[in-house]
Order: sequence, then C-alpha cells, then structure tokens
Amino acid sequence: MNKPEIPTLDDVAKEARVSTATVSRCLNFPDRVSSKTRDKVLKVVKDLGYTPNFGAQALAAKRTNTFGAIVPTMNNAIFAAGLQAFQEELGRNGATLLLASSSYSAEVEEEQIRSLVARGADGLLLIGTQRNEKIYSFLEDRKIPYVISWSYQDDKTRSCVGFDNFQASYELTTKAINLGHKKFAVISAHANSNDRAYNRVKGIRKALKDNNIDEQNLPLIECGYSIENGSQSFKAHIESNNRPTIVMCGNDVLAAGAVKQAHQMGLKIPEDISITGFDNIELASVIEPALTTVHVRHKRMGMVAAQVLLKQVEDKSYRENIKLETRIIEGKSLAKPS
Amino acid sequence: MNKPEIPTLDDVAKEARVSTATVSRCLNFPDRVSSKTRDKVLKVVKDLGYTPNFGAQALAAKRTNTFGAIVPTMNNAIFAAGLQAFQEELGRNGATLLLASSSYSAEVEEEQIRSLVARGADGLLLIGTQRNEKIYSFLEDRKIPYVISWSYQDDKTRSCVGFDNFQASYELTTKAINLGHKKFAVISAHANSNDRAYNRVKGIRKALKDNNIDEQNLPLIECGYSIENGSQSFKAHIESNNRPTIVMCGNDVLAAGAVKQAHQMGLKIPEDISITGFDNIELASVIEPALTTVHVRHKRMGMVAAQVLLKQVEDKSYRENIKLETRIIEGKSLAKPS
DNA sequence: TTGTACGCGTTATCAA
DNA sequence: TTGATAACGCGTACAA
Repeated sequence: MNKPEIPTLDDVAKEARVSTATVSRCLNFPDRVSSKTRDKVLKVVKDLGYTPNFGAQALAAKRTNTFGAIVPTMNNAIFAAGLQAFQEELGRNGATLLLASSSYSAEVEEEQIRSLVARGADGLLLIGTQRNEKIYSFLEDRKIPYVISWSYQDDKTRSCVGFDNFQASYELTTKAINLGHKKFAVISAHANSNDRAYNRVKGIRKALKDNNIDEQNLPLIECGYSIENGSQSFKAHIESNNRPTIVMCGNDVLAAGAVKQAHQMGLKIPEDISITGFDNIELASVIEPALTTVHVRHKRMGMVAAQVLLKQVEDKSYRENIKLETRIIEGKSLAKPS
Repeated sequence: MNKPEIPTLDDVAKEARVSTATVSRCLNFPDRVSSKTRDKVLKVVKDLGYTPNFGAQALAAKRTNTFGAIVPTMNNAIFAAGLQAFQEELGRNGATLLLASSSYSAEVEEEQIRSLVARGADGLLLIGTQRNEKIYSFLEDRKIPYVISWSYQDDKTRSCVGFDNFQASYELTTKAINLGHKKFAVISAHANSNDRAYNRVKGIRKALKDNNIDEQNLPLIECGYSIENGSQSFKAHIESNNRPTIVMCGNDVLAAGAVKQAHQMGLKIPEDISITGFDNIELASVIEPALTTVHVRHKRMGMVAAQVLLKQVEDKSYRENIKLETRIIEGKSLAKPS
C-alpha cells in the first residue's frame, strides 16, 4: 500500500477495493452498508488518515455544517457568554461557528451577513431586530435560516430567542419609584440601531408615565459602551442643575463607570445616589456596593438559539419565538432616597 | 434576460456573452482583462446578484480564506479582546474567522484543531505552547500555517506572537519584594496544559529565590478561572496558620475574587493585605482599590497574529517570533506591608 | 486579451 | 447491498 500524502475518497476506495459510493456511504450512512465492508472501509480510512475535502463536500452536498454569528463586539461579556454557549451547542451537534463582528454598525453588519453567507454559512445568528428590511429579504430569497437573539418579538415569520427588555426595565424602574424616587436620570447605550437599548429606555419612560412622573424631560445621556463613558455621563448628570436621586444605566458596564465616578466625587451609594445596571455580568457582584441590576440568561439564550437554528436547517418552515425570563438582582446600589 | 434564482458563473458568462474564464478573471484578476469587457461583466454580475459558490471555489482554488482560532473560552475578557482584534484584521484582508473553544482541555483542543482543518481553515491561531507534539506534526504534514499566541518562545520553526509571562511576573514579584514583602501566597489558574499560568508562577518563584526568600514552601492554590474561586482561595490563604502579607493572583479575575473576599473579611487593602493581578482587564480599574497588575497588549497581539498568519499563507516558509512588551500598572492594591 | 476544456473530490441517482 | 456515473460550480493550463 502506497500512502498518498493527502488521501481522497478515491484512494480509500481503491485501497479497500470498493467503489467511491460505498466509501461515501460508510462515512455518511453507516447503516446502509454491510458491517463487513464497513469495517474494511473504515480501517482503510483510518490507516490512510483520510478526511473529506471540505470544498468538495460543500459543493456536492450543498451544506457546510457551518453557522455564522454576527455580534456587535466580542469584547463585551454579555455577547461573549452567549456566543460561547452558542458555539458549544453547535459543537455538540457537529457544527462549527463562523464569527464576525459589526462594531454596532448596521452597514458593517450587512456586509458581514453577506460575507458569511458567501462563506457558505448554513444559517445565521443575528443580534437584535433592528436592521434594513432588504437584508431579511436577502436571507429569505436564499432560504438561509436565521434566528434573532437578545430581543424578543412576536413576529411569527421570524424565529427569535430573547427577552423582553422593555418589561424588565419597566419593572426595575417601578421598583425604584416604589422606593420613593422621583428624580431620575438615565445613561444609555446609543439607541438607534440597538433595540435593546431603545426598549430599556422605553421601559423606564413608561413606568415613569404610569406613575405620573414627568418623563418628557427625563435627563438622558447616550454614549458608547465603556466604563469611561459611564463615568463621564454620570458626572454630567450629577453636575446638572437638577440633580437626580437615581441614575439608571442601560447596562452594567456603564453602571460600573458611574459607580467609579461616584466614589471619586465622594458620593455614597446608595445614601447619596442610587445606581442601577442591566445584564448582571460577573462584574456586577464585585463592584462596591454590589449592583442592583437585571439578570439575563445569556448562556441559555445562546444554547437555545443554536437549537432553534439547527431545527430550521432540518425543517425550513420551522419557526419559534421564545421569551426567556429575566429577574431583578437585589444589590446594594438601589435604596430609598434620603 | 431571465434571472436565475441563484446565478452561477455560467449564467453570468452567457448573459455577458463571454466565457466563464473571462468572468472568473474579471473577479479575481481584474487587470488581466480589458476595461471594456470588465465593465460589461461586472455589470451583469451586479444585475444578476452573482456570488461565487463557496464550495466550488474552495474545491477549485484549494483555499477558503477562512482562518481558525481555538481559544480556551470566549468567556474571558482577555481572549475576547485578542480575538476581536484578530477577527477585525482578518476582515480587513477579506478573510473570515472560524472559531472553536477548548474549555482549557488539551484533548478538546486537539479535536477542535482537526475539526477546523477539516472545515477548510487556511491557517490556525493557537493559544499557548503546551500541546501534544503530534498535533504539530499533523499541521505540518498538511502544511497548515499556524501562529502561537499569548506566549512567547524562541523556537524559530514556529511563529509566535506573545509576551514573556515569566519575565513580567518576575518583575512584579521583585517590586513586591522591594517594598518589603516576605510572606507570599499565590492563587493561580491550573498550570498543567497552561503555560501562561505555569510561567507566571515560575516567575514568582525565581524572584523569591533570587532574593533569598523561601520558595520551596510557597503557599500556592490552583483553581479554575472565576471570581468565586478567587474568593475561596483567598480565604484559605488568609486562614492558614502562616498568613501572608501579599497574595499574588495569576490573573485579574482571581484577584477580583480575592479583593471581594478581603472586603467581606473586613481586611483593608493594602493596609492589611496586598493583592496583585495580571492582564489589566477593564475590571481592574473599577475594583476598589484599583488593582496593581500587569498590562498586556491583547488587542495588538490579536492583530499582529492575524498579520503573521496571513503572511504565512502567502509564503509557506515565513516565520516570525514576536515578543510584545508588558508593563506594570500601579494600582492601589500593592503597598509595603505594615 | 479571450476562449476551450479539463480537473478538483464529493454526493446522489439509478441500475444491477 | 453495491457500483457506475452524472452532476456540483469554479479555476486555470493551454491554445487561439
């Protein structure tokens, strides 16, 4: 037996004295082959160290067992946790993750979607709902399954696995109101092209309105995702001429910046000022005082999203809209105003 | 013109009244085609919405423009930052990232390496140096370029982009010794199959030895990467019958856990106990007191690793060994013992 | 500068 | 249960 450097199906077939069809079957449908020939073939496969050529396989089978995900950034604990779970679940099902990031830009995201599809992704994980309608058509024309994650929506034509940002935010705000807060300020991530941020703010406004607190003039600062931005925005709120008793932050990272700044300004939390976060990343429990925030099941979301996507590949008409629960984490950063 | 649902090179050729070869050239070597035919062809490409079939392209060209990376976990800020930069640099060069994670397991990593190669990765990003030699042969036999990252080694036959964990750790320890510390304790990530952790501990021991401090009996606890583990290990060190004046942690996350625990135990940092970290993740500056830690250029590492890898694809014999500098971040968590 | 024609390594259909 | 063989869509010598 002369061992070729990089063996093909043909090499295996010749060596095992069967046809290429039989070898292919041994690998893909072992039960449609007699155990005798199967053993013989698999032995040769092993001896030769054969692995299918990916390009050829993709060309012939019209599938790659590869799934794409486009996240705003990997450099954010919430996406990292979700992605990790998504990838693990794919792995358990013999599939691989193709990953891109959009830097929170809708145009870049669109490019990346096209790029991952061009790269042969069998399906896509998308984050949030907010994107150009034509990109959805693009995917639907090509019959590429996709799942929207991190956000929940009722649209039965599109699968999603997410949570109700509006509702969670509403509840947290209501809690603060019940404690006696009336003067609110908000630090949010940029809300255009980010429906999570948008709905969190919306939830706050609705709760204020429902409790007859002026929400038209709610002090709101939008900024990019970073501790530093959280600090600066917090400072601006505190130094405004209508100082709030509570600063609600769109996510834990911004809240961490706010807390840091509060310390630097000599403000005690929650005696002098209450601060809330959102996401309950690990950071939230390390901060002093521990953040009052909203817990979100990122890992579960990633796992379930992978499952839904895999089902959609099997059954192109399968759709599912899953809302995962959230819950308020009682930290020490929210208390009644003094 | 009848528009096919999913156009092929052939469709474009027919519509533009040229050969498939010409269309292919227009796309891959635009300058080897007259501007007149090029314009004509590209217009048809656009009109038809043609995109190359990935499988066919890979099969014919023997490359996928896809690069694999296997990280221990995405759920760790340092890998997330490096990966993000790696992916961005790939993207700038028209390549895509295939991502897998090993959960810090050598066997899983090996599986993933084989899997990514089977998925057509043109090259691989590996983390750390410690793995079975046969997996290197596997890659070399198949002429798959790879770059080792996060660790630096002198081996000129293998490219790497990393930093000197030993040296950085040595310097940080020396600094502590110079402040007067003599009673050390260490919390480290598991050091088998993790040369970063291994070398950081080694750097501590060497510094102790060079300063005539007993390093044979250095209290050392190895644990998994989490805040909770950091807390528990810290508690164990403090409650031992030979209480240290400083607890050096193998990374910032463990250090964060230690700091949290110190607060809970009513210990003041750095008056009662000094704590150090490693990595300088964003978290380090939010903790009170800010961590004294080692800054590492993760983003730069990811970017440079991508560049080296891309070069290796062009020139299979190209190798580079790059050591990135580190520097100590002076926080407030390290001071002279009282 | 352009076209012809073959090869790439699988999968899958159909017949034996 | 197995084998022969036709796609699959693109790249690229080679020829014109």
